Amino acid sequence: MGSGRVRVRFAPSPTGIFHVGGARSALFNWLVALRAGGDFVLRIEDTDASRNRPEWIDGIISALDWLGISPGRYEGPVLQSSRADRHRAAAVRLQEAGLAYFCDCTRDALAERTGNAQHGYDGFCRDRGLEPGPGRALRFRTPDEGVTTVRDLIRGTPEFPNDTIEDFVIARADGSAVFLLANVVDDLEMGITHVIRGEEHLSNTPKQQLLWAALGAGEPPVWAHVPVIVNEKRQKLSKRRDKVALESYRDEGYLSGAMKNYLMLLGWAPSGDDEIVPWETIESAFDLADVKPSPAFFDEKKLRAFNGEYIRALSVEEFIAAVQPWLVPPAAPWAAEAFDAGVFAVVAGLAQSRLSVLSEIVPMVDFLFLPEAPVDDAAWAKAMKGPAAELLADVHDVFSKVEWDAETLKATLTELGERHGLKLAKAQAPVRVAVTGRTVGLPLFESLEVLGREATRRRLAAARERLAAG
RNA sequence: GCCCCCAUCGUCUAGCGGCCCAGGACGUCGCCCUUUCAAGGCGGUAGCACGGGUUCGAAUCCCGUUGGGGGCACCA
Repeated sequence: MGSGRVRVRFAPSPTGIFHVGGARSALFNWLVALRAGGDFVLRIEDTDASRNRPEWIDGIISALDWLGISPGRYEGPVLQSSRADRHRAAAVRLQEAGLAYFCDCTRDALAERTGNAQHGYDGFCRDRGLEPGPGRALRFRTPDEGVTTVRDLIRGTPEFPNDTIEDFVIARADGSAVFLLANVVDDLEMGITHVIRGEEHLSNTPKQQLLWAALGAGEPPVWAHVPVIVNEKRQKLSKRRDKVALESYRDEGYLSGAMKNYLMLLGWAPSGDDEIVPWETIESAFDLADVKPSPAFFDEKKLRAFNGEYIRALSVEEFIAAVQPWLVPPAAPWAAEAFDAGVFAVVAGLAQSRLSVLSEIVPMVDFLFLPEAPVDDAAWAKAMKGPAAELLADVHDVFSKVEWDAETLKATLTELGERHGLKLAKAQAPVRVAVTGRTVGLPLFESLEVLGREATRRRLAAARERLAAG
């Protein structure tokens, strides 16, 4: 520090999933480091040994990688647990300096004294001069007067009256430091200059700033509390009731570019009328000072729309490469040997404009690789009405001898339909359902062409039988 | 209960005192195109929470109200 070099950190705790809110914080931090030519440190806050697993950490690293924050381009990961000794030492230092004291109050005892389970600590043990011992936590002695002013790039300068800040716990009875302290010790020793994190931490900030000063540090870091991301009910996205795992979006077939672009738009916007912009544009335009302070709703519909745009912007080759994971079991319902890359390549371009997420490719092309047409009863009921049976009979018959290309097939069905008083739009429906099992999907004649005469006629025959059976 | 934050179309936002009887995007509705569905094209719908100030002039500044949210663990 002192050199003026910007150092930011992203400090997730390993919980098993990578929260989209965390993804946005990571991106903001990344961008700030990039723009300032500074450093980005990944610190895993794993001090709660009771709930974390080593594999969670790999999940964080790969999720970051997916977002373009790749290993090697940042410092870390640093495991906070590996620094436990330093945290303990800091707690001891504060206690010895008289800035912290031991306390043996239980939550119940406190609630009984204050008559309110939500009440902050009342300072009961402040001057009891307790020695360390079992069941005795260490509390930081907060000032009784004055205000603590936080300098926040997004929120201005919120002020917290010191007498409203309780004497909070900084170390457990076993001497281990809690988040508030460990966090500060690490930021301090790692030379972090900018702390960019979720708004839910805003009320922790005055406490941490107080610790920062008590630990003898000079200037506290510059803070930036980014607004929370909320659900349709305007509540903070929760792991329990909302779809918050970045991995689940990735697995559904969202492109990382679309996700990054969308996430950046929550609380920030590029100048101009375009919302879908290249990442390079964001890299050169992003500024924390432009981030809006109000909460933003995570609108999956809009994300889907963005994703569709990103999918369509791919070249066919890129698209084919991108959908690969969904074209083989277990994502695909067909046998691995049944897949024909050549056949898929023919229809890929037709499918590309019809997807919002990559996983939708499966129901779009399954009829090409499954032995029989998948049956959808609703689709069947909708299409197999009126002169469907007679039409299908004619089609089955005539398709045995026509030239097998999309153009001829279209002309043929048009004519056959007219014979039954049906416009092509109506005539294609029974054929589509018989062959693909659905009422919607890829352009029909191109589909029939690649499926082939034999398979097509077999399915038409099967449909006729089913129709006859009633 | 206490502390703090927030407030422009349904949603994400542009706007940082006059260019705004408010612009874009998603959604939604309609039309066109069309072998289904998409995609694409065109058009419509809808908003400055409320009340006071300040100012020649306020979505933009100030105060209050209301409404929403976050936090108040020997979790992070």
